[in-house]
Amino acid sequence: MSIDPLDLEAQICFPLHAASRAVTQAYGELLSESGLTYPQYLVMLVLWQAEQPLTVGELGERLRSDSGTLTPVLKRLEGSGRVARRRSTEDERKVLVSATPEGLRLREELKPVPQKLASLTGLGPDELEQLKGLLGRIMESIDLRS
Amino acid sequence: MSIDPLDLEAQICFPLHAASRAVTQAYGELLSESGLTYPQYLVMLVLWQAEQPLTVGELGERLRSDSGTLTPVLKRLEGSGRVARRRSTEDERKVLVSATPEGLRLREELKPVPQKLASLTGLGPDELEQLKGLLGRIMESIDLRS
DNA sequence: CGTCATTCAATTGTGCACAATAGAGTCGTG
DNA sequence: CACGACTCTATTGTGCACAATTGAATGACG
Repeated sequence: MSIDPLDLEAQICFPLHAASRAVTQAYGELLSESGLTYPQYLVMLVLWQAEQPLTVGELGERLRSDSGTLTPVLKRLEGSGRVARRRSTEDERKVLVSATPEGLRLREELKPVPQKLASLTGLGPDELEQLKGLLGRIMESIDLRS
Repeated sequence: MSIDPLDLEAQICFPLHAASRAVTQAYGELLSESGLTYPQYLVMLVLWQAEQPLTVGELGERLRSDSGTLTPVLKRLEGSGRVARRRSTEDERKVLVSATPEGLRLREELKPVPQKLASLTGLGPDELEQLKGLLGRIMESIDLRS
């Protein structure tokens, strides 16, 4: 009696999908007070680390996301005053995105988020590293295919 | 010199989110010929295993999804002839969902999908089990919080 | 029997993912 | 300079996720 390979749990798809949604939701609760959504938080993480304004393309590269997804997210962040967008003067195709002072202030406010979430997962540091390693290998393997 | 806890990769959020999207996309390519999207495939997986028609609530329980997400997915599956929906006669609040013959035929057509995807991840069986284990523990831990 | 809380699915509204396309701007080549 | 290929962002359209609300149906209780 072998396991049905079409079983919902037998494939990697469902656990990965469900866990991702659950974690997104958990972040959402931690972020709700700041008014950020989870994908908006990811954008801010990148901007907080950047020394200079980034183009939409550079943001997309780091977040593995394209302009069709990023543009509306950036517009909402601009609307809530967390981000500034301006056309590059030297190449007017490019749009430079940077955190506003209000956006930078959020960085302090949200400092405890990573630790809170790590504890919510119920996994230890070693296990989190192991998980990140496995996910990273999947990303690599799928990327190679193209 | 410690790692910045706000680094994009240092938190579990981004690797999990990105890997989930990448795997969803990979399934999408494997499923494109059948005309199913990835969430529609998840619904079919559950229906293929069910001996009887399931209510929307039962589907949502297995897929950890609510009617706001499921109803439009089911309507599209109904529109493409893969699924039948009818009100229960004994409790008219319930909608019973079942696979049509065409929906059952897809099961045969899509049998090679799990194996193909497993190989796309580049992980061995042991590692996939390990990954599912870690993801399962996260789900449990987050569920307990409620 | 009538009332009321509960159970269900559907609907509404907001936001994200992504493919395809459009359209402005840039650059190399002749 | 003129032309064509390329780069880059924005837009459009489809589909999913999820919170909140609606409204019908059920069932328990007095």
